[in-house]
Amino acid sequence: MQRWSLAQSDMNKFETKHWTSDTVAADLEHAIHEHRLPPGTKLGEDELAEAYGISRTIVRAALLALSHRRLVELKRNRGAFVAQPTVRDAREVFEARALLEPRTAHSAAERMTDEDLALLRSNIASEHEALDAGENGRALFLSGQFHVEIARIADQTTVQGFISELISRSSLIIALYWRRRAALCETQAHHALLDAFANRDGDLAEQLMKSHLLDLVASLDLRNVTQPPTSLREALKR
Amino acid sequence: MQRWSLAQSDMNKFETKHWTSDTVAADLEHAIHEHRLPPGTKLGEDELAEAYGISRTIVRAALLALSHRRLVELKRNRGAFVAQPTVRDAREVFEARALLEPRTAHSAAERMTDEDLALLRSNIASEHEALDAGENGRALFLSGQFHVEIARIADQTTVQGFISELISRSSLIIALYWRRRAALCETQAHHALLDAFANRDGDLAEQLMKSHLLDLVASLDLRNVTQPPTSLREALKR
DNA sequence: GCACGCATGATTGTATACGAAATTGAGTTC
DNA sequence: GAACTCAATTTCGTATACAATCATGCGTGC
Repeated sequence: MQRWSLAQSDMNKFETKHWTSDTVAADLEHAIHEHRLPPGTKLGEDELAEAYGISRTIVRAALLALSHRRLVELKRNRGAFVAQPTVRDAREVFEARALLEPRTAHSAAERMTDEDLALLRSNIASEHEALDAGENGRALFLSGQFHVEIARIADQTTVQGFISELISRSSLIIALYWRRRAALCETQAHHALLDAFANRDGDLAEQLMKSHLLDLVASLDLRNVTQPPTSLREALKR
Repeated sequence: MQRWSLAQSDMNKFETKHWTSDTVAADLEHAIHEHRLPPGTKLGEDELAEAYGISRTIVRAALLALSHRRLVELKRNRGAFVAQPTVRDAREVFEARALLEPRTAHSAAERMTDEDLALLRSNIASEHEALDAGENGRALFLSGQFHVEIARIADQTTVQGFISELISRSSLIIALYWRRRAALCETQAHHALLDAFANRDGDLAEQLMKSHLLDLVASLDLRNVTQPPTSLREALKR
C-alpha cells in the first residue's frame, strides 16, 4: 500500500532505505508522474540531499538521469526544475507515442499470456480504486503503468524504455494542458484494450491503441494561446 | 577537416578545449560511433580524466550520460565499458528503428527544403570521400548522420533523440555482427532516398527507408551461434 | 524618484580526499 | 603440482571542501 509524500513526513523512508542514484531517480520520477511535484518545481540539490539523507553527489546523479529523460530541466548555475513541456513538446511526445505504441500493442496481443492478462486486469482495478479514493495522481501513474506494461509484454526492452520516458513526459503534459471536461474515459479505453488482448486480437488492439492516443491528444488544450512562460523567467517561477 | 584519435596524440585538443560533461560525452560517442573505441573497451575514469585534463567528476557525468543511451555499460565497482549489444539487443534496436524511421522519412520528405536537400547531398558526398580514403569508421559515422538528419528535417526533436541513440547503438551492432559480404550497398540506398526526397515523395521515401532497414538487418549475422561473451568475464576482456 | 552598480548571500560546478569493493598475485597447504 | 587463502593494489563509490556563478538588496548618483 506504501504511500508517502515528499513534503510531509508521514513516514521515515528517508532514513531507513539505502538510496542510490537509481532509486532516488525512480522515486523522484514516481513523484513527478503522480503530480506530487508539479512542472516548474525547483529541485534544490541541498534540499533533496537533506531530505533523502544523502550527499549532493547522489542527488546530482539522479537529477542528471532525469534530465536525460527530459523530466527535469537543468539550468546552468541555476538548478534543476521539473520540466515544463511546451505545446510543441506535447505534440512531439504524442507523435512519438503514435509511432511506437499501436504496433507494440499488436505484438503484445500476440504474445500475451494469462499471467500478463491478470496483471493488466489488476492494474486497471487499482486504477479504479485510486479514482474512487480521489487519488488522481496515483490513478494517473497506474494508467501510465498500463502502457509500459504492454511494451514489456511485447518483449521489446528498448521500445519499452522509450515508451516509459514518453509516458512520464505525458504526465507532465497532462498536468499543464489537461482540459477538465471528458474526464474518465481513460479506464474505458483500457478496458477495451484488455478485451482485445484477451482475444489475442492484434489488429484490434493496434486500432484501439491508436484511437486511445488520439483521444488523449484531443483531451488536451494545445492551442498556442496557453503558451508556456518563456521571457520573464518562468513567469514568476511559481 | 579536424580528425583525431583518442590513443594517438596527433593533436593537443585535450589541453586546449574547455571540456564539459556534455562535450566529453559527445566526443566519446563520436569515437564509439566511428569504431575507434570498439565494443568491450574499458573506459577507466582516471585514464579518461587524465586524457582530457579534467577531473573524474566530469568523466563520471559523461559516462553516466552514455550509459543512459546504452552506449556504455556501467558495472558496479568494476568500471565502464563500451557496450556489447547482444543478438537480442540488435533485433530490438532494428525493430525500434523500423517503427520510427520509415514514417519519419515520410514526414521529412514533405517538409524537405532545398537547403535540407543540399545538406543531405553533401553528407553522402563526404561518405563517399571517406570510403574512398579507406576511412570506414568515418564513413559509418556519416552514414548514421544521414539518418539523424532526416529526423531533424522531419522536425521531430523527440523522435530524433531516439533515432540518434538507436543509430549509435547500431554502430556497435555492426561492429559485432557485420558480415563482410555485400558491403557498400549503403550509399546506394541513401542515394535512392535522396531522390525520393528531391521529389517530395513521402510514400516512396517511407518504403525505401523500410527496405533499407531490412537490408541492414539482413547484412548482419544474428544467429545465436555467435553469442557474445558472457561467462568468462568478457572473454579475455578485449 | 528612478536606475544603475556594487557588495553580499545563496546555490551550483568542480576538484579532491577518503572509504569500499573487487581483482590480482604470491604464498601456503594438501 | 593444484587449489585455496589472504594481503596488496587498483578502481570505483561517496562525501566534503572550495571556487565560480548568479540572484538579491542596499546604497549612491543622476
